[in-house]
Amino acid sequence: MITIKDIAKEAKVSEGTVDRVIHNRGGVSKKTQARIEKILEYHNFSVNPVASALAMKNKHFIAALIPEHNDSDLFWKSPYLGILKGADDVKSFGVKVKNFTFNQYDPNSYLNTFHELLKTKPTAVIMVPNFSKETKLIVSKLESLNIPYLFLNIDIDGFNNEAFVGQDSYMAGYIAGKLMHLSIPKHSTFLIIQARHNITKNNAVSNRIKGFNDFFLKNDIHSKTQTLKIENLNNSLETREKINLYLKQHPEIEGIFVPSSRIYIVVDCISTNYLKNLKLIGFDNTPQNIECLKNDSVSFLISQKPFEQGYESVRLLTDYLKNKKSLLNNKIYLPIDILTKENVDYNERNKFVFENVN
Amino acid sequence: MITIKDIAKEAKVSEGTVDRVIHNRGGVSKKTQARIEKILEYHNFSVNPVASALAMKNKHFIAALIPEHNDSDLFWKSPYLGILKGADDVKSFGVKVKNFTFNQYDPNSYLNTFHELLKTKPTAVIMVPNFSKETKLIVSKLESLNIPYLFLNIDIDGFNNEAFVGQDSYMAGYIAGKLMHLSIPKHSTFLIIQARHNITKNNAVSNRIKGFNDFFLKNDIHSKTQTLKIENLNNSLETREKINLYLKQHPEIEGIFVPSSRIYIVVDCISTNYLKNLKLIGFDNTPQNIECLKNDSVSFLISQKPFEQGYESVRLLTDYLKNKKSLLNNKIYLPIDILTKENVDYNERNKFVFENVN
DNA sequence: TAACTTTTCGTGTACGCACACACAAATATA
DNA sequence: TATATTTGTGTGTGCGTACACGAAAAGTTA
Repeated sequence: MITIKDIAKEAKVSEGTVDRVIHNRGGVSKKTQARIEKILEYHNFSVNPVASALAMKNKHFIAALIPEHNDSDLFWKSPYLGILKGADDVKSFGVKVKNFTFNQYDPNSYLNTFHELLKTKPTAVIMVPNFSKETKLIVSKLESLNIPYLFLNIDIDGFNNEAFVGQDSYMAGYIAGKLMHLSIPKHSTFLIIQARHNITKNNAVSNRIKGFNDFFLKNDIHSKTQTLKIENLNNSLETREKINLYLKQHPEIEGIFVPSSRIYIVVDCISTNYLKNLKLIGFDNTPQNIECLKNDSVSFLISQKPFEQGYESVRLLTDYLKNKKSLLNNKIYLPIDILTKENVDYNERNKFVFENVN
Repeated sequence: MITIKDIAKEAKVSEGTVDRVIHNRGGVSKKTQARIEKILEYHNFSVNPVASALAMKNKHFIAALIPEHNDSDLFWKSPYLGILKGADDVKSFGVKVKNFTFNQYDPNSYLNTFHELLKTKPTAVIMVPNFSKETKLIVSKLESLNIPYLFLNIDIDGFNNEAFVGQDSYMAGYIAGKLMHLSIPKHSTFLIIQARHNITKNNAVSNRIKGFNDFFLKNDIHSKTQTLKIENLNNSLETREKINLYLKQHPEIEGIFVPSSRIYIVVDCISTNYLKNLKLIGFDNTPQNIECLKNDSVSFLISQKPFEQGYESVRLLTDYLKNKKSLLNNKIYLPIDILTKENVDYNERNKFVFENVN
């Protein structure tokens, strides 16, 4: 590895001079500067981030503001672990990372956790903009403090976030449509089960639905979709009754699309005699959903790669902080993974390994 | 932040002694050790990973022995790029990586390139064990020199390789079977097109075929498969004639499975009027294959994630070299990606971004 | 033009912190 | 007393950062 010392020797100047050229700190004649730059370029030099970090004494600190996870909502465990892995990878570059979690159904928790986060004086923030009104407050605070921020998983427009890391929801829904059609090739009727609280809040869900429907439209397939909205999609008697009643009244339905991570609840609520004649497609590789995939109650899951979302966010922001230049690509769309019973274990490996190590 | 120097001062010993206690390197009396440990615990000390990384910069050198890529065989470009990216990531830890490429059809090239590689005195080797007889020679040489080695992409047993990084070929074939069945749900006949030279050499291909057939067997689906062996699966008049003749003589065939990365050749050789009534499934996200996916001549591709194979290998070996302990998991199976027209671009992003930067 | 000041340009090096080796001192064994 | 063995010390190294300071060039004044 080529070092500043090497460059200095080659340019017949001291290390300090090279350093000043690298960091545009001035005090170098144009002639020497040009000479040094040429040598730097020739050797494709880049500073050793480890040594740099040591000399600079850790000045970077990334704080992450994400929903908390628990047994009933394991989705957010993956970004959390991904962030941890990212943290592990970048700690040698002098970047510290800390997670702050909030209750995803409580705007106050979101704000309060943010204020706690702010006390730790982060140099950059990874956040899941879960509530739009509160996000405005948070963002304006961050901007007034000149703290760059990045959106994770939820993409909302109209902000100066450095980047968005997540999935193209529309295309993911489109692919779900394709898989549904593949599972039931003849013209048929499908049911989309949507939680009420998602309708206003979660843009991803409506984009997925749009993509799902568009698949049939654009490919001129005369399958129909119906939508069932459920106030609160939890594992309750009410949900159970609503779904089964709907299926009873609509025997034409052959497939169900759940554009959220709650498909395991739907599976649990549908009576066995209905379930065995239905094809189900849903989102997200949570343990419960994977269980459904493995016992054949769900045909496909589309993964948002939540672990990778967390990991990439940390890596990306680290890069941004070190190089002090904007990210070229504002929207970082991760792959749209198609999970089946057969490949799901291989896709989980990464996360699994990391979870065990820690 | 508390440092080793601080601990040393408090324990009235030198920094070196503290360091030896921290790393259990011995040569410290029980009494002093206990005293130092108590102080470490009291201050909840942990080493500064930045300084540690800088100091540990012991010159490791990983050499990779992989097939060369060119316009007619782009498959090996991805592992190559993955290795480059890995190299970039680990270079600040004092690990150098260099690629050595050989002609994948020429055992002599394999051996000769290896000898060239050996001259550079690597501390570890990533290799694609393309020929079994020559691999034995190479491996015995490496073992006599105490150089650890890892197999990339091709898995052969009976060696003391530190790990294998690649895909579970059997399961990948099994999934191909599933996708084929999904594309053509009724009982049908499928053709497997196999290159002759693969039959002896490439175990992956036969495992894929086994998996493919097993899908139908295990799920009690009465679809049939036939196999067409072609001496040299290149884009020749001979190949063209053979395939089309076969299809003419076997009009019952509705799907074609190509268990290698050569599906684009098959597509090119099949007459349009046959092609439009066939479903094709193949392996590997090479540019030509992706083109086929996008223009609808191929329904699915299964990716081996070759870029990740290269990247992971480097990361893994680096970890191994730094921590001087065996890898826990001998077989590192990467995810089995199902690629369609719709998601392929998202899956390529990673590689694409890296390719452009360099 | 000599004598001086200011600016420009460049040098040298201490520092951040852990690591590991060479070596010294202390203690034990023969 | 001479020789091993154990225990502990001192220091160079990795590499970039930034500051103090020296040298040379340019500018100013009498």
